[in-house]
Amino acid sequence: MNASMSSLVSSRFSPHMVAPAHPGLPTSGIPHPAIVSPIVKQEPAPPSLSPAVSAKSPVTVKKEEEKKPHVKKPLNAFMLYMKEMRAKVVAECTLKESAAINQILGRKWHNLSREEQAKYYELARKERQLHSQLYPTWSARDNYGKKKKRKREKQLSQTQSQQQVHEAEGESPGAAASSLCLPLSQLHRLRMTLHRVDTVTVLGNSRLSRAPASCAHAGITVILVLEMTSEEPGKFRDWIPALSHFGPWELWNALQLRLIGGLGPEISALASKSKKPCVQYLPPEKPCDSPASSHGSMLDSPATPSAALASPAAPAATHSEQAQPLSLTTKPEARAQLALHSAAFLSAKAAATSSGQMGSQPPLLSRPLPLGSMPTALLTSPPSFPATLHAHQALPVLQAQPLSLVTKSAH
DNA sequence: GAACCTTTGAAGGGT
DNA sequence: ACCCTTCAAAGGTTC
Repeated sequence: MNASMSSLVSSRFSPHMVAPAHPGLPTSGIPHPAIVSPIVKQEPAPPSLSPAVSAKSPVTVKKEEEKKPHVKKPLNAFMLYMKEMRAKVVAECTLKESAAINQILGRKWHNLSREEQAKYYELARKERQLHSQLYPTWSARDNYGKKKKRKREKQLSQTQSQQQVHEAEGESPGAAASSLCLPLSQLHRLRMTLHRVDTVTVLGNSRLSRAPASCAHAGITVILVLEMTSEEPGKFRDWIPALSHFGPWELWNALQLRLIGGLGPEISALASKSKKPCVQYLPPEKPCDSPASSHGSMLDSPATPSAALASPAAPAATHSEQAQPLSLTTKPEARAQLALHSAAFLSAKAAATSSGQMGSQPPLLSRPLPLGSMPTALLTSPPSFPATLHAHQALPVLQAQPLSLVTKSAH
């Protein structure tokens, strides 16, 4: 264990921590850092515990429970790794938002060799060991409900709609949706425009609005999932011209239109179904990552076009709910809408081109793609697609993730 | 000022 | 055994 890793453990024993929760525990004078949480308010311990503890009402007991020092979970290997590497990544990437940093750290973690990871697993094992010695009666369950409160209503409703989709699986209400990739720097303006158009539902926009402008400088892109019901076919076209307000080639360079499914509720659930949200802080190519390790990480650059089109997080996915290959409906009406989509887009692009707003040519995959020139990979099932899918079955859009095709925006 | 976002891993409960 | 949920850290952002 090197010096920095040793300090990882010792740094967790900060002097401001309160005394150990258990008087009988080793009193080295260095309380375990897991005792106090900045989130859970800590009341100073009462001057003296009442001898009539057993006579307390349930309410009082509950209050005293809340006053107990909050013993945190011991850090796992990845948390220890993050703790050590965060500052380094922040310095390298000039990013500060932890959500973005953590994505980078997640990739770096996967790029670590087994030996490198083993160091942190061992460190985490010692952490757990020490933790269990200090708090033998502690259970991870003790902290349940102490950190987070209820999920926000919006997320709850999304979960509910997800459940409804599960229940209604197999039905085809009929709607179309598309996804966009665009520089984060355009997000706020895009949102404003979409709100004006008032024909598009932006799914997961709370995440979108979090996107820091600094991400744009690193070529980081974001995917918007847009939903529109088939009851408004005329309005479906409106939001594409609306995007022409943006003008600069940077937007067109990054803009991608994607039909991700033809089933309305399924699309609605798409954004809420997966833990992987619509926003990708990282482009497929790591902007500020260390060189890929030599052990053949799955994070290596994709070799095939279809692989190159995969969501950036997909190769590294370790959870089944993480990014999945794009699903495209074969429903004729949806194709027609995509055609409308593309035509309007190309029209707007042509206008921008003629007005001299376009800059240098973008990479091939960053160009807007009309339907006729869609890469085959986008119109066919990727290799990892369920092989047992039949025509009568519901399209597997619930497992689909919008693609992030844009690699770098010119900044 | 709480909650969210984002990552992986550990733990606990439910089936 | 498997799946799901929660929580550990971090700090900018949102509500």
